[in-house]
Amino acid sequence: MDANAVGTPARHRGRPKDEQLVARRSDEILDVAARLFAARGYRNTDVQVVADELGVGKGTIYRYFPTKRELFLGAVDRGMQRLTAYIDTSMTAPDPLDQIEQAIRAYLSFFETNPEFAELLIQERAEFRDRPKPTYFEYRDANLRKFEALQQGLVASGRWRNLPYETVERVMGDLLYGTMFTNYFTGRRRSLEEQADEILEVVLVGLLTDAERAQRLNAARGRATTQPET
Amino acid sequence: MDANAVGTPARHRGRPKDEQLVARRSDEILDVAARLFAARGYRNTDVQVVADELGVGKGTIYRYFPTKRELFLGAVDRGMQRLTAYIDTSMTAPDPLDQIEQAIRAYLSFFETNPEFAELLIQERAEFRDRPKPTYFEYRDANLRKFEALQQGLVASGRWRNLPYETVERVMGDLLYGTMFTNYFTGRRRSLEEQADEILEVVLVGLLTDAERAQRLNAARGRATTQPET
Amino acid sequence: MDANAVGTPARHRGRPKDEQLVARRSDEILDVAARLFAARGYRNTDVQVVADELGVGKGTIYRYFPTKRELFLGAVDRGMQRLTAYIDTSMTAPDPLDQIEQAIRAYLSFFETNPEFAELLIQERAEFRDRPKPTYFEYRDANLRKFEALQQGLVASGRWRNLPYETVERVMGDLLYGTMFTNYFTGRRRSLEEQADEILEVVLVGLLTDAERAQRLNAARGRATTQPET
Amino acid sequence: MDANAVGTPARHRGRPKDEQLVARRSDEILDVAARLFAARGYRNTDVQVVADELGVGKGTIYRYFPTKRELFLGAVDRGMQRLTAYIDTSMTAPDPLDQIEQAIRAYLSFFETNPEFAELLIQERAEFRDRPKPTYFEYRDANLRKFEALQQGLVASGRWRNLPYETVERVMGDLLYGTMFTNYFTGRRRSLEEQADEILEVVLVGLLTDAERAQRLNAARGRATTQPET
DNA sequence: CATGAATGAGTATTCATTCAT
DNA sequence: TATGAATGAATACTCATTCAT
Repeated sequence: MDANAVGTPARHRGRPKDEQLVARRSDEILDVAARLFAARGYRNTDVQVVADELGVGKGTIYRYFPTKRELFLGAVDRGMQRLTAYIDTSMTAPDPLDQIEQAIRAYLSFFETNPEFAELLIQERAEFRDRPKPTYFEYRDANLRKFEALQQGLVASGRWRNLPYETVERVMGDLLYGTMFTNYFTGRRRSLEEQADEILEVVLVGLLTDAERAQRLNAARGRATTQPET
Repeated sequence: MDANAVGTPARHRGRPKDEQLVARRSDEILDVAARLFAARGYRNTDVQVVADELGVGKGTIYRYFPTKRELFLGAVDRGMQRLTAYIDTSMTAPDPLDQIEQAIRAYLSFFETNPEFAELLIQERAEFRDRPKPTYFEYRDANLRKFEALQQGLVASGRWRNLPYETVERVMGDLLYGTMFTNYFTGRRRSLEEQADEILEVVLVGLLTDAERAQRLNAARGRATTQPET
Repeated sequence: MDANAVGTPARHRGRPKDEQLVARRSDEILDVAARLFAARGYRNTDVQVVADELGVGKGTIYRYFPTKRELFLGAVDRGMQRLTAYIDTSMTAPDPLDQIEQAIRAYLSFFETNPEFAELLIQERAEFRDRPKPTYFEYRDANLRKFEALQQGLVASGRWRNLPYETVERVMGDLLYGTMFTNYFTGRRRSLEEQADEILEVVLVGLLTDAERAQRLNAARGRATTQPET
Repeated sequence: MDANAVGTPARHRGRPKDEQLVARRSDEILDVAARLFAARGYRNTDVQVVADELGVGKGTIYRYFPTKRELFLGAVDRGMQRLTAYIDTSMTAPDPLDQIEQAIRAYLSFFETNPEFAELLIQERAEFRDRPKPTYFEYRDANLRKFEALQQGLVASGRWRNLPYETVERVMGDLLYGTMFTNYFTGRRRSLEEQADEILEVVLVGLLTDAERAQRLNAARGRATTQPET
C-alpha cells in the first residue's frame, strides 16, 4: 500500500515554505526601509541601498514587496500601527481626564522617540498624491473615535463643557498634528513634558480670564436662546 | 513721460534694463509654476510644461530662474509673502481680541482660497530636506511676533490669562498649521466660519467647566507658590 | 503702429524650427538603427549603441523616436518602402512576361544587396507578436496586386494559363518569401541569376513532361465539365 | 518481468536510473514548454511559468534541462522530429507522383494542426542568431534528399522533366517554407486541400500555356546545344 | 533676447540560475 | 530527489541644464 494513500497529509517534496520566515523577514525589511526612506527621502533612496543595509540582494527585497511603492507604504502603515498601539497601551489611568492627558503625552512621546516617522508621513503625501487618503488619516479617524466615551463620561460628571464630541476631536487632532510636524520641521527640542503641559494648559483652561470667559459664555447663551438660562 | 524718468539716476546709455518688466515677468512665471507644481508635484513637473503653459521657450524660464529649484522656492516664497500680506491687511478691528480673531479667520481663508499652496509647502519639505528651515517657518516666527503686543494689551486689561506669550503663539501656530494641512489632506470641506468658531471656542474658553477650571487653576497656583494668592 | 500688427507673418523670436533637419536626421538614424538591429538583434541592441554609432547622445535618438519600438518599426517600414520602390523601378521591359521576370529578379537582388533586411523582418515578427499584420505583409498585398494587369494581358494573348490571379500571386509570393528567408538563414550563396532561372524554370514551365502534363490537364478538364472541351 | 532485465548488463547495485521515466518527463516538459514559448515568445516566457504550468518547482526543470536555451532548443528539435515522422508515415501511395503530393499535403497539414510550431521556428531564428544553422534546416536537407529516388523514378518513366534534383528540391522546399510562414503570419485560413491543390497546379503544370511553353522549351534547348535536338 | 536641439546622468524592475534544505 | 529562496546583471527611458543660432 502506498504510504501516501491514507491519512498522510500530502507531504511536500522539496523545501517547504516557511510562513514564519516571510513575516519575520518582512518586518526586518520594513524597519530598515522606514529608517532609510526617512533619512534620505523616498526619491533618493534606491531599493539597492535598502538591500545593502540589510546585507541581502536587491532581488530579495522584491520577493517581499512587489514595488518600491509598496515597500514604502508598508513602512508607513507599520509606523501607524505602532503609534496606535503605543497610545492605546499608555492610557492606563482610572480618571478619564488623566487618560486624555496620557494619550496626548503618548502621541508626542512617540514622535519624539521616532522623529523619522514624521518624515515618512510627509514623504507619503508628497509622493503619493493620488491616494484618496494618506495612511495617517486612515488611522486617525478610528483613533479619535475612542475619545468619545471619555468625553461623555466627563460631561456627565460635569467636568467637561458640553461641546460636540467631533468638534473637540477635530481641534485636538489638528493641534497635535500641527505640533508634531512643527517639532519635526523646525527641529524644536522642547521637553516633551513642557510641551504637553502647554497644550493642556491652553486647551483645557482656555486663554481668557474668568471675567472675559464669563462674558463670552453669556454672550453665547444669549445668541443661542431668547431667554437666558437661569 | 517715462515712468522711470523721475528720481532714477541715469546710470548708463543704451536701452535701460526694464526692471519693471523683469519683475512682472517673474511674477507671471511664478504664478504658473506654483499652480503646476501644486497640481502635479515638484518631481512630476517638467520645466518644459511650465514653459508650454506660459507659451514661451524653456530657455526663457532659465533666464529668470537659474534652476528648477530656485523656480520652485521662488513660488513658495511668493505664496508666503501673499499670506503674510493678506493676514496683515485683514487685522482692522480696534479691539485686540477681535484682531486676533480676524487673523485666525484670514489664515484659514487664505488656504481655503489657495488650497494648492498647502501642497507647495509639503512639496518643499519633501524635496528640499537639506534646507535648515522651510520657507513657512522663516515667515512664521516673524508673523507670530506681531501678536505679542496684542497679548500684552489684553493681559494688561485683564481679559487674557497671563501666560508666556511664546507659549500661546506656539500652541496657536501649531493648531492652525495642523488644521490647514488636515483640511487639505482630507479634503475637509467645512465652512470657514464654522471652523474658525470651533477653534476660537476651544482655545479661548477651554474645554473644562467652570468648576473643573477653578479647581485646576487653584491647583496650579498651589504648585507655583506656598501661599495661595488672595 | 505695431510692426507686427499688419501683414507681418508672426516672426518667431529665437531659434526657428528646422523641418528639413528633422527629416534628414530621422533618415540617418533609421539607417544606422536598421544595420545594428539586424546585426545584433532587437533585444541585444541598446539604444545607446545606436547613439554611439551616430556619435550623438542617447537623448537625441529619443527626440526623434519616442520608443525603441518605434525606432525599430520605423527601420522596417523604411526597408519595405525601399524594396517596393526598387522593384517598381526595375520593371522596365515592354513585354509583360519579361516584366514579371524583372520583378522576381529585383526582389531577390534587393535581399542579396541588403541581407540584413531579412533579419529585420524576422526580428519584427519575433518581438512584436501583438501586431495584427507584420509590416512585410502590409506592403505585400499592395505589391502583388500590381501583377494582375500583367497576368490579364498574358492570358488575353494566350501565353498564360487561365488561373485565378490571386492563386498565382499567392503561390509566387510564398515562393519568393520562402526563398528569401532560406537564402538568409542558410547563408545560401547561389548566384542571383541562377536562382531566378531555377524559379522561373519550375514555375513557368512546370515540373511535368509534355505527356504527363497533357494527361493532367485533360483530367482536370474532365473534372470541371461533363462534356470535355473540344 | 522488468523491461530492462533482458539484454541489459547489470551495471551497478542500488536503485537503477529509470531512463524511461526521465524520457517521459522530458517529453512532458518539452510539450508544455513548446506551447508556452510559442504562445508568449521566448523572452516573455519565464522558466517559472513553465514550472507552474507543470505543477512542479522551477528547480525541477533545471534538473532536466541545464539552461532555458537548451529547453527551448529541445522543444524545437522535438517538433522537427514530429514533422519528419508525420511526413514519412503519410507517404503510402504506390505511385511516386502521388507520394510527392502526399508529402506536400502532410507538410501543410502538420503546420495547420500545430500552428504554434511556426512560431517556435521564428523565435529560434530571432533569439539564437549565433547558431550556424537553425534546427529546421538541419532536418530539411535530410528530408529533401528522400525525394531524389522518387524523382529518378519519375524521370526514368518519362513523367518528370529532367531537371537537376537539387533544383527542384530547393524550389519546392522554399515554396513550402514560405507558404507555411505566410499562413501563420497572416492568419491565412484557406482550406488545406485548396492550398495544396494550388501549389501542385502551379508547380507541376507551370504557368504557361502549351504554346508558350513549347516556345520556351525550344529556346532553352537552343541555348543548351549547338544543334537543336530532333 | 529668446529659443529649442542636444545631452547623459540617473533608476526601478525582471528573471535565469544557483544551491541550501 | 525536489524545491523555492536568494541573487545581481542587465536595460529603456526621463528631464534638468547648456548653448548655438
